[in-house]
Amino acid sequence: MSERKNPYPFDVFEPAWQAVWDEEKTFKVLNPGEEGFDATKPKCYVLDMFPYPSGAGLHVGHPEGYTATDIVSRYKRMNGYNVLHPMGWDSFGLPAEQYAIKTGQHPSITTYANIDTFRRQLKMLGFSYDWDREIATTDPTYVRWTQWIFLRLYHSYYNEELKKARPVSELEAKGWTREQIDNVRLAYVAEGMVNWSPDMGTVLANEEAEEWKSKGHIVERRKLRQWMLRITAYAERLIDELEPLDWPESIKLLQRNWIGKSMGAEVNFTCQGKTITVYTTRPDTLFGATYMVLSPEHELVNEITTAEQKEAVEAYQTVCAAKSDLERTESKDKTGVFTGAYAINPVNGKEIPIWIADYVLTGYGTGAIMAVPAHDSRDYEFAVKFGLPIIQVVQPDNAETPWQDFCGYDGTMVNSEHLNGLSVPEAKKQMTAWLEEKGYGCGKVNYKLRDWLFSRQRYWGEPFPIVWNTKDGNHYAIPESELPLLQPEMEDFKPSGDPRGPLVKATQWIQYSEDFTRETNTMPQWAGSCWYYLRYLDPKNDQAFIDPEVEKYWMGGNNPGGVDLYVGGTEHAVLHLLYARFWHKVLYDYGLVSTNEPFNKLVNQGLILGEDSQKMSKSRGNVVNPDDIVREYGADSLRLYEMFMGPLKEVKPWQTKGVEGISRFLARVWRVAMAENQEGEWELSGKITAEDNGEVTPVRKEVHKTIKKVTEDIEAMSFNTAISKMMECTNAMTGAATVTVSDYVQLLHVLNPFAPHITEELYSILCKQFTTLPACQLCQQPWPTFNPEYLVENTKEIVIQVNGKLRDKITVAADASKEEVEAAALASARVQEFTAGKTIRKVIVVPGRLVNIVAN
RNA sequence: GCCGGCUUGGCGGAAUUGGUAGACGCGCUCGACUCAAAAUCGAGUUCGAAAGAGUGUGGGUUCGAGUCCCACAGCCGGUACCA
Repeated sequence: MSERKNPYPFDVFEPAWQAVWDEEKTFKVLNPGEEGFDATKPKCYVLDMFPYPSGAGLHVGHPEGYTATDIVSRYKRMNGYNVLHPMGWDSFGLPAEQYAIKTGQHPSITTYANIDTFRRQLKMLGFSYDWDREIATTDPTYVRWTQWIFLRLYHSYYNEELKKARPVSELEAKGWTREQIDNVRLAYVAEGMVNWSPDMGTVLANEEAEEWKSKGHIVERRKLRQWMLRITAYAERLIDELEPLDWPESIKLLQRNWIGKSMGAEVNFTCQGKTITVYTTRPDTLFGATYMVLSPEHELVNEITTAEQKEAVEAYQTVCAAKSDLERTESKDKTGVFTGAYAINPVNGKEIPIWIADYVLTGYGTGAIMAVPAHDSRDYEFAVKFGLPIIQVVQPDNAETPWQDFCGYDGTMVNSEHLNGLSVPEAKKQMTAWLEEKGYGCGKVNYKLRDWLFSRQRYWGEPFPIVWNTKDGNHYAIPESELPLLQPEMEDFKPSGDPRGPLVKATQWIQYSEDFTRETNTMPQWAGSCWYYLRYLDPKNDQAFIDPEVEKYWMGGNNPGGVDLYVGGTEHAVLHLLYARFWHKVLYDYGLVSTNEPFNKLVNQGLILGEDSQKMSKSRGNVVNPDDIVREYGADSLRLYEMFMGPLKEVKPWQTKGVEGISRFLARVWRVAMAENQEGEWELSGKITAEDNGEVTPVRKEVHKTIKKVTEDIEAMSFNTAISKMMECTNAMTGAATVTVSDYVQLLHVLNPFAPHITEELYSILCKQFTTLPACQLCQQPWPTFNPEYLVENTKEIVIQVNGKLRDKITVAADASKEEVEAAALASARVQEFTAGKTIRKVIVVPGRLVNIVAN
């Protein structure tokens, strides 16, 4: 390393201020009911997506969002808000468990060691968290309430009329059977086809399956009993209640697409006296249905298949069953087999052949479709391949568009008896009504969203607070008094290949009582992150998951309610942000939280790329370590640089040279007040003066412009432009012979949320010499206001264009009339040069800005 | 394929939302200080010798377009037969 002397002594004062904030609990915020709580202040809840404490430590992506929220938090505090700004750890997870398996160490040891590293690193950056509210999802005191919420789900069903969760005890009272109730619980057990890896001993999400297979693991399709959460019950609310939120439109769209609402109809076809119901979004095209397709797993396939086709159908079913969802969609080449059976189309009594094909999915709609090859691309492709008939029923309105494979809505019905001549949307409406009237079907809304597979075969997760009765085979909740239910201490938590997961090996733990054994699955990592933002409100409460009064203050009451600002990456756009909304709504239905949505405002920070504009990764060797940057340039420089790189939301590449530039800027701020003496020690330079005759100097004007700009930019979260304004202000001070202490302190003040250490240090040094300054920290003083009078200019520069091209600039009095400005513009020598020999057709005067002279 | 987003100097990015394109920073050039270098300070820096041209490309609206409209291209992200 070079022997470069630090441009200012951040290595000394940064840790010193962090120690002060720690010891004095400068950023601790009180709850209602606590002594000293100021109820007159408005609240502001500023939340970060809490990190998974990986072994690699913090990367530069973390401080990006965290600095943004820290600036907002500090700014809001200075503006008189009670600011809740907490931090915690999403500490369950597979990497810790795999590391544990490899090293033989218990996952809690590595997890808590990693947390210590993360905490150290975050404190090193001077974030103003209230560390007394720190939580970890793996803490028994946290697990207890995660399991408690799970039991809420378990004991609930979704009441379709009230459109909210209600306790299943209501149904018991109505005489529902145990089986009926189990079929409607929000947390339920179901047999389903899942991706199972025998050598890893766990189920895998569809997204994970291919990845692990390519690493040499075995992944097979297997029917397993799994815990599911009935998120589909909330599909409608998850779409509707998304609308008013202050979220990026792109994220809302992502969620909307994921939930995938579509409006259509179910239509009953008959086949050998049996009813086969299909789902379609295009009931208008029923007259164009020329065949039917069932998914290979459809329950009626075996019943209707004819003897001649039996062999072919079964062979096809076998092939499909072996494929994962991913493999099934890998090739869009259509495959399928004729069942030999025919269905009767209710609209015209015509017989159409029934096929099975894997392009029809079991899990969506009814698992059966009517195929309208003329107006559906997939059906069209299939019909062409297997030589099935194609009947036109829609004529596109645009005459140039061929009707074959026309799937649009801008068309007119043909060959459709009573629908002929109608527009597509109108025909859709009329056909749905007709089906309902005749009892052939009904209008139906469908969602792509599937229920949430909630169990994992892992050790390092929350165990389900559930036991199984060995006699009746039913599941039962354990009493709340037994929470938290922790994993047993185990020497060997390696996967065994048993689909019940590693906990089966804890034979004593499993045996709950003579007739009851414990559920051995654990919850996914998402469970803890579904409600952590609520636990921060009241993290030490051992009576309730939150005190209702506390919840009301932080989440409800004040407009608009919920978390006021939530910042994190786009990678959680659908999973975490959907799951958390779902849990929140269940809690809301029970009156346990005050708002139906948890996060009122969401902002996604953009990814930071490596210096090579590629995604940072170990294999590329372009990873930047925050520890190195802090050592070399200081925490303030890292914070400021990450905010200066570009707009928070954009993807942007890292440039270490840019950090140097920021470091130079902070050094210039330092040297406005400080100079080195002969011994090489820093001391006040004498440039800062107490003398202040009230004159509005250029520096003072600049300071007030800066206050205005920084205030507006923080509100708009446009931190990069705020910083460039503060640079201009600093440059003005550097160029001035003297700077009054009040002007300088105001600059320090607006810079404080961005670079808290250097500003507090300079302020505390100034306080010793200028004893009239308030003796408390800058971060505890009110945000400065600008004086509008200082911003008024008495002259203005006016741009003069001839035919839209810049030709001259003139300076006029700020209050000059339109006529005066026009006259001055026409008098310009440059204008006369460019209009010579031409006729002036028009003169446009934009007050205070420009004059455009049109001449030819 | 479908759905989003982005495209401005050598680089990261500004531009009061239709009104001086290139703020601020990096880099580079020159100068001051120094025996010298680093650091620091100061000047310059879109291209072009100039006329002029210029915000991915081509068209349009307008007195005036980076900004609005139409068409296209490239890159990034999401999604994947959802009937």
